[in-house]
Amino acid sequence: MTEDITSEYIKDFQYHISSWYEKNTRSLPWREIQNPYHTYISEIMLQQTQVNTVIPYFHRFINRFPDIHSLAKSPIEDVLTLWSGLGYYKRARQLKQSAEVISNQYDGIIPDNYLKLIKLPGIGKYTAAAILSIAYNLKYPVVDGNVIRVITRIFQIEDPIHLSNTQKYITSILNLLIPDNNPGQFNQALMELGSLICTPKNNQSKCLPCPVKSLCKANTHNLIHKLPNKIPQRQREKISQIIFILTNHSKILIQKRSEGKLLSTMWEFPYHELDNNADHNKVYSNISEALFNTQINPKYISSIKHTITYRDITCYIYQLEAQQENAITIESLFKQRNIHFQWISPHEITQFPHSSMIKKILTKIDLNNLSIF
DNA sequence: AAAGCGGGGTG
DNA sequence: CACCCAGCTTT
Repeated sequence: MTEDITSEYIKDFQYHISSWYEKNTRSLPWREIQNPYHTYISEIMLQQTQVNTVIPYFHRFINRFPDIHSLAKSPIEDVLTLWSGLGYYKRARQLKQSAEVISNQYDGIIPDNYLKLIKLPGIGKYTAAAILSIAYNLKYPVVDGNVIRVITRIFQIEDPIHLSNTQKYITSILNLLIPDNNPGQFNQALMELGSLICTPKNNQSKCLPCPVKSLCKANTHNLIHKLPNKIPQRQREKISQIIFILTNHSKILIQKRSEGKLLSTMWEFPYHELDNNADHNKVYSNISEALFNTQINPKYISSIKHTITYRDITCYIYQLEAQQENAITIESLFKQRNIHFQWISPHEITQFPHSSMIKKILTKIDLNNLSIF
């Protein structure tokens, strides 16, 4: 099938893509200056995260860690704190690990070599190709979700896209199409096309402004809605939990998650997972007694919903104003369980690594009226 | 409310 | 290759 791709076809394809992109290039913070470090940081942040979400984080990150060496020297807690709310915190840990390697072994210069890049934690095929093409103008095609969608539609590739053979096939087509001149621009153009025009849910009308619609087999054969061929998604699990906002003298108790689990070492509020659809009002008193060996005027605040990967979480937020003796009981319980904890002022949460679920919970608490003591 | 989307790592 | 990562957008 790749033999259909003649040199005229390639020229035609490249011309349409590049002239479309020239008219549609967004000015983004990481495009302002040519700096491989900026490309690297932005590509890691942009994994599973939208451009508009990334922009403020990118500015703060570059400001706080202006180069590889400063990132390599900084404590991981600082990196995670800055990453708080971006999600997928392993990205931040791996970024920091890779910065150490680049700082120590490569003089702080991000390698312009595929095999060296791919060895760094957090850099896979996609990110390696993105850095090489965008930062170093080398001819490596990127194969992300957007590009896969665009290519399977244009060439009517019906094989399931999760198979490695299908991805290899897509890569081989891209290797024919990618130009010697400005391969990075070509890659960004295909991704931009996928995110603006060749979107997942697509009725044919969206194809009207597409620069390569005349070359697109799925468009010609009315198969846009069937491609790409994806395997069904995993069923989502419903989870309910009670969140304890324990307050004492205008301070809130936060605890640190243990290492190696989900959200490793991130800070959170004490919580208790509920059995499937248990009534949080009924189980609350038992739980608070079991956990804190005391009943402290519980006040139901509200609930929030939070979705992550394959879990739907409902949090029932309770506030408990602890008197001094209760606080001591609570502390001894936490020490007994070997849980790191700290009483903090609500605004100090910004100094601790925490997830966006914690941010969401905080919006439900009246921070100005925490404690009457 | 539900479904959809998705790079990299692990085993 | 299957499964997981405490997110976010579109339908």
